[in-house]
Amino acid sequence: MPAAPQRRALADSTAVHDQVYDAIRQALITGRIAPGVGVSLRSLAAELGVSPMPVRDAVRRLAAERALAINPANKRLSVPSLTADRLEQLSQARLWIEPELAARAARQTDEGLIRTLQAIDARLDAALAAGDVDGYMTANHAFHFAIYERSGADVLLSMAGGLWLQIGPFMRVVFGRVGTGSLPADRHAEAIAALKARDADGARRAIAADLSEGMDKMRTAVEATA
Amino acid sequence: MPAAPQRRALADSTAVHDQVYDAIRQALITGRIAPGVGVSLRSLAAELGVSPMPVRDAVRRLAAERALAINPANKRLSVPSLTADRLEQLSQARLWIEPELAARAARQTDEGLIRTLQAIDARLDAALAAGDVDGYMTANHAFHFAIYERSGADVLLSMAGGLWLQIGPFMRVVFGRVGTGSLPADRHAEAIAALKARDADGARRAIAADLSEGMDKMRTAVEATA
DNA sequence: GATCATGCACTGTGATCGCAATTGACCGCT
DNA sequence: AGCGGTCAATTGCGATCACAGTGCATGATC
Repeated sequence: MPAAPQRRALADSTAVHDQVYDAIRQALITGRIAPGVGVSLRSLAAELGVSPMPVRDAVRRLAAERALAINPANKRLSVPSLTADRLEQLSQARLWIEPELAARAARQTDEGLIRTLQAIDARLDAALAAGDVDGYMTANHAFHFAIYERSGADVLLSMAGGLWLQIGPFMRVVFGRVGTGSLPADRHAEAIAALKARDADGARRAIAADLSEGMDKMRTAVEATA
Repeated sequence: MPAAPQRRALADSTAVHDQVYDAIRQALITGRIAPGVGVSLRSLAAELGVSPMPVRDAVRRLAAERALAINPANKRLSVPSLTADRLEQLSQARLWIEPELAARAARQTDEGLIRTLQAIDARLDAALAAGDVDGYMTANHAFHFAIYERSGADVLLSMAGGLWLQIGPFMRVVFGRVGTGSLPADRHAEAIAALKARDADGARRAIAADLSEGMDKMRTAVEATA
């Protein structure tokens, strides 16, 4: 039993619980774990080839970030369900924090960031054309946070990270419904242009528009589900 | 050695790690643990009379909420230091989330909430008159969250909880400097009146004003410290 | 007497074990 | 054949132990 059959390739950080955290986080952001389903410490541990202990640590963190829900009675954990109310709160929070981060980033943009963003956007388009949902979501996440990290606002940045973690499952629902075909005419080019011009307000507006469109799609998808 | 080696009475919840979490959380919110000092799992465990294991769980949660900082090199943990930049980010986040929660609460206020708030405010004034800093901070926290919980917005509520956790140490610094005498002419009465009238915008403005005044005091205190 | 090296105490991390509670399925009874 | 009860497996929680890395302090050397 404790002898790990398959040791899944984890990100080469030093701490095991961090690797487990990243693994589950990625699975949630890209929506590989469906909402509502229950998971267990030991099953996750077996799947990742580690002992239950670092999984407990990772799950604790995720639960604190509300990316995983713990049934108060059972103490059993599951992926939070998707409700219109939750989505609405998350939208509101994102629409305030993320444009602010973009505006701050615009004030200290350099040529390296621009090139990075263009490279990510190219990968995004490629994944899009190939119908690669996971690739698209990963690239989209990378694009936004490449910008946000430039803001230097670590408190707000971590809040944004928590919000993406909670919104990941919603995104998967969207693409499960509409497919990768009718994806948002993303405002990424607009955002890159604003950053290049160090136009804080322009970056704010571009990101806000990008978010609004995406959230609207999620809203309709969720309402259709319910 | 920051705190007294007292075996603190823990709330009789069922889970030990939750009791530990609450204990540390209270210590942070009321500022009993000074910023910058290092804490250790085993020391906390000994202080609370439990094994290091549930402390680890509680600390993980608090670290995820950025209420405790983990040195990436040492893996050692400490209370985050107070910087003007951090305070500014926290202010901005609070000024958006908390008035919003108050506005939502106003739409579903009943007589019971009003009475509860008045009772808390009375305790707050009493603590104030007695120069009881801990009592004041506890009552102030209770006042705000009695309102926020009424909003029914659990996502935003938990974000506000995380923000208070991070701002707690700042508040202690303020009162350590200026004493309980020159405390804010709080807008609590104003907030209660707005809630009673189910005036969402009024509640929003009252809470925003209350926050702004408090945060300004913190800002000057922090700048004086630095 | 000052500086450097060595060792020890302490840190977080992870594994293993035992415990109590809940879940789910199987079996016997009516 | 339907239903109720019981047993076993699984769950999370907490404790204890072992381990590697860090930092401080003491002691030895120049």
